[in-house]
Amino acid sequence: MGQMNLSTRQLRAFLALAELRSFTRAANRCHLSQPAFSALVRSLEEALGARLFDRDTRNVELTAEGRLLEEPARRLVADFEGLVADMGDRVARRKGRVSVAALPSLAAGWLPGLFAEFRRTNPGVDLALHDTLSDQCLDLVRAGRADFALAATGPESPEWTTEVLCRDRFHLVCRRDHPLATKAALRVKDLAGYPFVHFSRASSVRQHLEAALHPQQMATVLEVEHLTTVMGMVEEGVGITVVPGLTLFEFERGSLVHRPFNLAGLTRTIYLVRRADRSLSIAARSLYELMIERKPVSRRN
Amino acid sequence: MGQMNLSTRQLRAFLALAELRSFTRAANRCHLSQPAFSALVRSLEEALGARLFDRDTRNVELTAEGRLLEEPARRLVADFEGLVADMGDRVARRKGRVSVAALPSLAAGWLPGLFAEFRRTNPGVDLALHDTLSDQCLDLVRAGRADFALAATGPESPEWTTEVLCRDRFHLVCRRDHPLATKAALRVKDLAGYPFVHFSRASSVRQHLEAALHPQQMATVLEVEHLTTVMGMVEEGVGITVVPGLTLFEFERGSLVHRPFNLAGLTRTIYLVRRADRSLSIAARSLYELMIERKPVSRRN
DNA sequence: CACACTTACGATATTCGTAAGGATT
DNA sequence: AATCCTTACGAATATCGTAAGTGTG
Repeated sequence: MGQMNLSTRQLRAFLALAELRSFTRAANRCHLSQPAFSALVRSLEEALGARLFDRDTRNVELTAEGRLLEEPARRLVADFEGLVADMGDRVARRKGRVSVAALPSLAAGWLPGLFAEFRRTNPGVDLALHDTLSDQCLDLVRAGRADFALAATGPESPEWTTEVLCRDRFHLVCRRDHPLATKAALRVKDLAGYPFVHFSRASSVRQHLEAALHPQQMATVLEVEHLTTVMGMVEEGVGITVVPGLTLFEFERGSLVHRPFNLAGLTRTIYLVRRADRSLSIAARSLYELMIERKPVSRRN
Repeated sequence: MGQMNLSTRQLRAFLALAELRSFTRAANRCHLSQPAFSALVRSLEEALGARLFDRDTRNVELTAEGRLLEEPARRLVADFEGLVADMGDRVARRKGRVSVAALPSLAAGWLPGLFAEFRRTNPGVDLALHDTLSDQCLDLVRAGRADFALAATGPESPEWTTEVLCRDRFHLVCRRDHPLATKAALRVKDLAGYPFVHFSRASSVRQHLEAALHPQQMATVLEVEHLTTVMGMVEEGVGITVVPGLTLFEFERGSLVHRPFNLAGLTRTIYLVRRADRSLSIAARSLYELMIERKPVSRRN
């Protein structure tokens, strides 16, 4: 008794008949032969245990119970259709939400153009971006607050599914009048002698750099958070710095020079990281795939 | 595309799987074999065009789209079940409403006991009673404000379906000390000489009486609306009166006498009248049938 | 290898459309 | 006679359960 099966077709048939008051016309609207339609209405009446229409050969009218059913049925069908339409919108990416957690270096340079392209293609999909360091990016994904992350660490764990997005070479940035700006063969150990403007200790750039320079140490004069701050400091000659290729857009000014390192250790890998136990939402997968398609290219010069 | 068919079984399967996170257990809950259940879930995913569960051999989890569907689906199924349950209540007469339009003479004497019996059997069904004269009874039914009427006229029209409920003989009512109280053969024309307390001109009693007496006229001293008033007047000796047998309960007191007329013309017929173009609601039919079963019996003495 | 979901497949039920039936105007 | 709903019935479709397949711990 409790396991009643009702279909939207039955309710739609009911509503069509209630409106048109004719089996023949209602059957047409439902794209059914008239006898099949008749059977469908009968099946609904039997399922509910109540006659819903008074019909003879000339007239079709709702019974008292039918009239009672009309409004709830209409609402129910509308809800159903709304639900299906909503899902259809998501599948068609006319609707949805993607939340990405990404390193600030990507967030500032590469992501804006990519987000813009995504928005042009999928104007109905909301985008959210958390620009924070790798570990916090992963925390956000783990907590379900971000769909996936762009991070500099590719955690090897059954918890995660990772994919390499690109590799990003480190570049020296200094004033045009700095000795290193013109030095023939640029090597890591050359950095040791000059005042250096660092990113925070947690940043991937700094960790790679210290590892490559070990056991030498750099002459750190400043430790800042923001890319723009670094740029200002270097431009004023406070020190030199090293940044990933993907952030070079910030340093394209006449007074500054940037030069790549060729050492393999001075390369970071950017990973796309997502939870292994969850698939991406349709919208998220769409953005994810666009990222792979539009991989950032680390500058060679 | 717009003609999507979804069934409650699909939604129930979805909800069971979302809750139990196991095809096997959810299939059990739905009383299906596990492969049949699997196919049911797949059919829903195909209908919506979106994968709703991430499943491998070990784990079953909702996808982002599945999580979005969960709450609306739960609500929708609950609404469905509410609707079916409500209809079931009406079919079982645990719920509903009947509105009857009846002549005051029936409303006061016969209906109370009948309504009481109906309420005992169907405590959930609301009852409404309009006690008014025949023509207004029919108006109420025509307007849909009453399900059927108990009237003294059986209109012959395709608009109405009528059924005889009972016949009701008229009785003379007078004081025990009145000459007519003991007169051997009681005839209609005997009424002409005595002061008479009448019902309103629209009442069925009066119409029958005047027709039977024609061309003689009665010595009307008063014209009142309510049965109780008539009783008081007659008891005080203001006049005599004639009432239908079904109202005699009001005149059962030591000081009064009532005597039936044997003339066929001094009989009224009580009809059950309902709209021909509408069936009765389940609750209304139930009361209607109870009325036929418990037909009032017009007193013979 | 045990467990859990999927695929394969034959049997059963349901649903369909065409055609005939019945009632009403 | 025309119209409209119902019934009848064979055909197409869907759904079921059993059994075999597949992947994972």
